[in-house]
Amino acid sequence: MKENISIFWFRRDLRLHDNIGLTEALEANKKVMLIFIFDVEILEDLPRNDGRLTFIHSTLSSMNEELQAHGASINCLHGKTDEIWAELANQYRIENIYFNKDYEPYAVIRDNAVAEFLSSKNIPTYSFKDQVIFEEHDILKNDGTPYTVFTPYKNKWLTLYKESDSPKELCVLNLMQKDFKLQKLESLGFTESNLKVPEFDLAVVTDYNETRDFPSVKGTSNLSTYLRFGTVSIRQLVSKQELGSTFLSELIWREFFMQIIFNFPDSAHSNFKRKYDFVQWRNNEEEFKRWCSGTTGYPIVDAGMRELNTTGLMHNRVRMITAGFLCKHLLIDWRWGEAYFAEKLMDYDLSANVGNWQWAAGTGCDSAPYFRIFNPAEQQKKFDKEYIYINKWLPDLNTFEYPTPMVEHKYARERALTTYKEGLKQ
DNA sequence: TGAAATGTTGGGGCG
DNA sequence: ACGCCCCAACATTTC
Repeated sequence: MKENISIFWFRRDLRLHDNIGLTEALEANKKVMLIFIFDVEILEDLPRNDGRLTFIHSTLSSMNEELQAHGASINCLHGKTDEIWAELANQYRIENIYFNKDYEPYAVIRDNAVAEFLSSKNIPTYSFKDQVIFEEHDILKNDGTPYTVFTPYKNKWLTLYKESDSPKELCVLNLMQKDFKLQKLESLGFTESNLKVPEFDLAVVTDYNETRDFPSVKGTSNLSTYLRFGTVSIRQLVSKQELGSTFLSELIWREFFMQIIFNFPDSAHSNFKRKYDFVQWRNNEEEFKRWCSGTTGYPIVDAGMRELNTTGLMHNRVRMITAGFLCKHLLIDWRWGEAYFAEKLMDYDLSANVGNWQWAAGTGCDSAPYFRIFNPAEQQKKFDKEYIYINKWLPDLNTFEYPTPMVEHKYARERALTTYKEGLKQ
């Protein structure tokens, strides 16, 4: 005799508070099983000691501790998503399935396939907007098409925004009573990472505009990883009164890029502006390695890359500098840099990473124009005058081991301008 | 969320 | 006192 249940599927919304889909599931169903899927198709591409998987794992573990008070737990499954769902549909009589929407191309395809399969079994799926204030087609131009320029998008966002209601209480009585054991990382083929995600800090957001560009100052919030995995609710965050307009703008950028990736999924791997398709990237492998390892001979670039390699994070100002250096000074395809950040960043989010890399390369929607080329020395003077950040990450700076600049700035600048111009002619 | 090149202005040195 | 030059400071244009 099969058990009658409904299911809530956790993905990038790893929290029990203010979780729209979870709340709905528990309100409408007598017995809700919570599941999470370790998707082998995603896992196989990750390093064996991946920091993000460790973060997910420990988050699931603390959620389970919280659920224990209600006699419940999350059923963590491991396999191919479609096979897992086929198995669940076999094992239980499933009444309804709930999850929160994910706007990345891979996720959209996966979720559509899951919904189609379940619908063939007469099981309804319900999906919810949870990880953004405005999604997909919530904010459109008057002609009904999506915005591709940030400022008008932001203005519309601000006019439409209304504070969310306080989150509803979870109907915990409707949780399925079962103690599913969370498998050890080792049994998933992984080991624990020593990368720790720094605690987030909302105290910085009031004078964010004044401090955010200085990588030696604690001027950024460290919220990105928590937003990425949904351990922080975007609604609760945005409703905080102390957010300055600059900080809020950054949260709107996040939603801007999410609607871009949803409405223009090809931009995950193609230039948003196709006229840049003919730019002849040099794509020199050796030079790429020097950029990755932080041995370009430009201190601010190298400090950034070493921060990334060491911590899995990099200060935002320095992300712009390192990305600009790869695209413009070395003329390496932004996709190479995007892929490297994807591998390393704890807070990696496809929409933001692609959007910002295309911004740096000049190929994106509303991007920096191709001729806007950062001068690493000028950036260092403006944002790390005292060499505090640089000295933190470059202990070899004043030794003979530190390399001389791999390419002269003025020469590289001219070369980039010529190469882009040539590409645009075609 | 740039930087370099070019243009303009005005104060001071100096014949 | 005047015109000329120099150049720093600022503004504008260009990439």
